[in-house]
Order: sequence, then structure tokens, then C-alpha cells
Amino acid sequence: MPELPEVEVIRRRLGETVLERTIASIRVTESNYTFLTSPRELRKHLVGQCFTRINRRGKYLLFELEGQGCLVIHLGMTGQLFSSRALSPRLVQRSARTKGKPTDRFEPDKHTHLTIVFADAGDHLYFRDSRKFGKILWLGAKERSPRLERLGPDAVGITALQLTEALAGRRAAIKPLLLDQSILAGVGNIYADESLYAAAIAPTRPGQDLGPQEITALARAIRHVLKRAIALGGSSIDDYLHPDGSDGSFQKQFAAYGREGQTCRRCGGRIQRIVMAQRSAHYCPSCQR
DNA sequence: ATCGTTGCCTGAGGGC
DNA sequence: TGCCCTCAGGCAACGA
Repeated sequence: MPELPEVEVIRRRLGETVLERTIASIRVTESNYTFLTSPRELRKHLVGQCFTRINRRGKYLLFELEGQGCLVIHLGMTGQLFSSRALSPRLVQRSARTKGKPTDRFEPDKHTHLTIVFADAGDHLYFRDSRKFGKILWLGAKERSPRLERLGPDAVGITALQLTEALAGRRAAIKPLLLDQSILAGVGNIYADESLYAAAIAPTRPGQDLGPQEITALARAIRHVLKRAIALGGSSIDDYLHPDGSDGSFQKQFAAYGREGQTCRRCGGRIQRIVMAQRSAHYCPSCQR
């Protein structure tokens, strides 16, 4: 599930595929996919234009057209963005499965909702999203999107002061608070668990009960965990892959997430999984306080 | 204002 | 082998 590090890695690596190339056409699959901006409208804005820059806000990617606005993409749970040159056995297997026939390379399938074709006849860009939680919309230069306006400060640069202000008066547990994109933008379930582990704070602690030292430690842990994950290319579990089809490797470094029943690397205790706000939280009850 | 819950969606994996 | 069930979770919308 793409969170800030995965989205950032895609942002950095997608440049060579999409920047400064004239868009020839936009293809939509059999799609009953819900485009927040209709494909017709997207075509109107994009065809004949070039993306000049890719920005990121939390988990949102913003593909800018100089001065005109941007194509906004949120990957949701299973969204993927990759080049038609991507060679990935996993990807090929999946498209073969959904197409019901064996193929030796990726072919757009029923989950491939959008294809951006460039005029230079090089590779094109696919957006694929089996669970359809992803979002695609056009945002004009002077338009504002409530989705983006709502976002809190970007998690990778979160300061102790920002976190202190955000947590003041919050009775809810710290774990669901970290997942709230209006508090800080970019953290999802994996990195919330990993950050709380790194800061040795239990996910069940009410936000307002964290002391200054704990908040400082937590802010530092969030920044550190996210940067380290970016450096390792993100976490490839389930659907996430790089635009070229390769995998990230941060999943090999998980200390808490997905390690239920395994030994805590810090204190030798046992990692536990509990459910909070309908989501799993993994932590070590003996050293996360 | 804040908090917790629900629904959206489909593939994977377990049990039988 | 195949069927049914449950689970995964980002986010908006909802009710309390």
C-alpha cells in the first residue's frame, strides 16, 4: 500500500518516463472506474501538452502542466504507475490472470484504467488499480481542491513543534491520529507502526498524554523512518512496484509491521497485533510505553 | 470540534 | 479442485 515513501520513490523515478514529452492521447480501459474528472475533460487539458514537473503532497502526486494546472493522482491501496517498458514477473502474472490467457509481458487488463500515450512513440504510462481506491482528477491553476487543502504538514519534514500543536487536546489514541492526513500528511498503517516502534511509544496512548520528549522522539522517528524507507525504494508488499517494475526493499527492515508473534529486536519481547479503529496495529507491549 | 464507524472494492488465502 | 468466507486498508461521509 503506497504511503509517502512509495509515492516519493515513484515521483523521483517517473520523471524520465513522463517529463518533457508531448502527450498524444489518453486511453481509458473498459473501466467502470470513477474518474473524479472525466476522461473527456482530462483529454481536453492534457493532450498536446507536456508535464514539466512532478510534485508530491502527502500521498498525492501532482503532475504539473506549466502554468495551467496539474493532474492529481492518489494511488489509494492498490494503485500502480509504471512504464510500458516495466519488466516485472509479478505484473505480467497478474495481467495474464485477469486476461485469462498467458502472456510474456504486461498487457493492459481490466484494472488498467488509464494509459497516457506520448507522441514520440517511446514507452507509455499505465495507471492500474485493482481495488479502485485510487483517485484521479484535474486541478486547474486557480482551482483549489478540498482534498489537498485538508492535508496537514508533510510527514517527511514534520517538526516536534508541529506535532505538539497537532496533538494538543486530542484524546484519541496516537496510532489513529498519525493516520489522520489532516494532522500530518503521508503516514499510513505501515509507517505509523514503524515510527511508533522506533520512538518506543505504545499505539494506544492518547495523543494529548505524550510528553515533550516523547513528541520530539516521535517526530524524529517519523522523519527517520520515512527517509530510510525512501532510500531503500519503499516497501514492496502486495502491489507496490517502481515505475520500471522493480521492487523496493524496506519490507525486509520492518521491526513491527507484519511481525506478529515474532521477537522484538530491541527487547526480545513478542510483537503483538491489536485492532484499533478497524485497522491492525503492531507493536511490542514490553518496550513501547 | 472531535471521535468512532461504515462503505467503497477485489485478490489472496484459509477452511472444509 | 472449488467454493465460501474473511481480511487487507486510504479516505470520505456519517452519526454521536
